[in-house]
Amino acid sequence: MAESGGSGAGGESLLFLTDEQLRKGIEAMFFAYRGFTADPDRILEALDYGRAHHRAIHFIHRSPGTTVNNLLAILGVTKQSLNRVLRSLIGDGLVESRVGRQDKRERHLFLTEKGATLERALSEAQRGRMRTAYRAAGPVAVAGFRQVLEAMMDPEPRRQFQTLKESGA
Amino acid sequence: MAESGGSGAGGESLLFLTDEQLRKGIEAMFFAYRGFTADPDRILEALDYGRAHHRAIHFIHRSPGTTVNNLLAILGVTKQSLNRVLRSLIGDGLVESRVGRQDKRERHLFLTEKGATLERALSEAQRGRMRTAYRAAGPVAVAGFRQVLEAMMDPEPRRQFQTLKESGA
DNA sequence: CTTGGAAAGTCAACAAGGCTGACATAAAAT
DNA sequence: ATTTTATGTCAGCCTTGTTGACTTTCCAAG
Repeated sequence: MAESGGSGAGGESLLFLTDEQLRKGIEAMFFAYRGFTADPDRILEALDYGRAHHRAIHFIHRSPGTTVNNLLAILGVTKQSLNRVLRSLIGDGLVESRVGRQDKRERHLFLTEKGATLERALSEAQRGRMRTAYRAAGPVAVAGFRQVLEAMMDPEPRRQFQTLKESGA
Repeated sequence: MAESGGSGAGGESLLFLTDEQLRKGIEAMFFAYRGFTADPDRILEALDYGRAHHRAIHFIHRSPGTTVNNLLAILGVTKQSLNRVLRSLIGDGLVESRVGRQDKRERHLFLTEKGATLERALSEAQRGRMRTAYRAAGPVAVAGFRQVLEAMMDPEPRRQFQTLKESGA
């Protein structure tokens, strides 16, 4: 049960670095990510939205007033891709786009009441699964989970992520 | 650094279950999964393949001789989707499809030498990142990582995954 | 002040890879 | 003989990525 890793009495056991263990980690990521997105996907489907809409809503919620350009950098897609999603969200009254006061080229993005309501529904579905998994695995496992995920990110997203960690609670 | 979780001296600290912690876990999954797929994506792009091809190759490698139906169940896509991918892989000589000996309706799938070569390249790219992350985080963190991922899967993939764990090393 | 380039955002069109539905074939099961 | 199962195929749709071309706004150099 305790996995083949760890447990090195004195020296570090390196069994957790075998190709076999790595391969299992890869498959675990694949299956877990699918589960991770399944609940919000169901909610979105009913509204004719996709994951792209979810991501936009998530990050606008996290950083209200963010510009389109900021969002582009975080999401890592082209502005044209993002724009299509934003257009539908704005059209449906979930997101509000305000022309920048200092720089009128910029658009600052905010969730409307309606957008915030959907955000809560999506977020709660996803947190529900995460909470269950966290509870089942326990605090030590969760700390390890976060450590490995952070080490797996590309440098730039990691930098953003760590900035968030510090600024947040 | 040690995260807000765990560390409960006597009783269980439940700080790791706050909405804030859960939200960070959600974002960590998002950024990590993107990193996780980035290296193979670069290799695939040069060959005009996509992630769908990678997934097929991966699971055919894992279970040589698997049938189309098995693959459908694992990948969770429609046969039309999978067929499009398989057709190109077979056409390009990366995958071989053999009519079943017992049940001639079935097609058993195998990687050719060429297919196995690409599989190794993709797999090595992905394992490289996983290995670096594992090494940075250490065996205890890796065990926790795996525990949380398993708890996050849907029941059916988890069953398949655990079966694999037992049968494997 | 004007003009030219950079930056932000929008529109149009294309491709990959999901999806559904309809249908064909062969083999197995009843 | 009929039905079910496994697979493959065609057509067509949707989401979400892409590139290219364009507008508006800003700023800085002349």
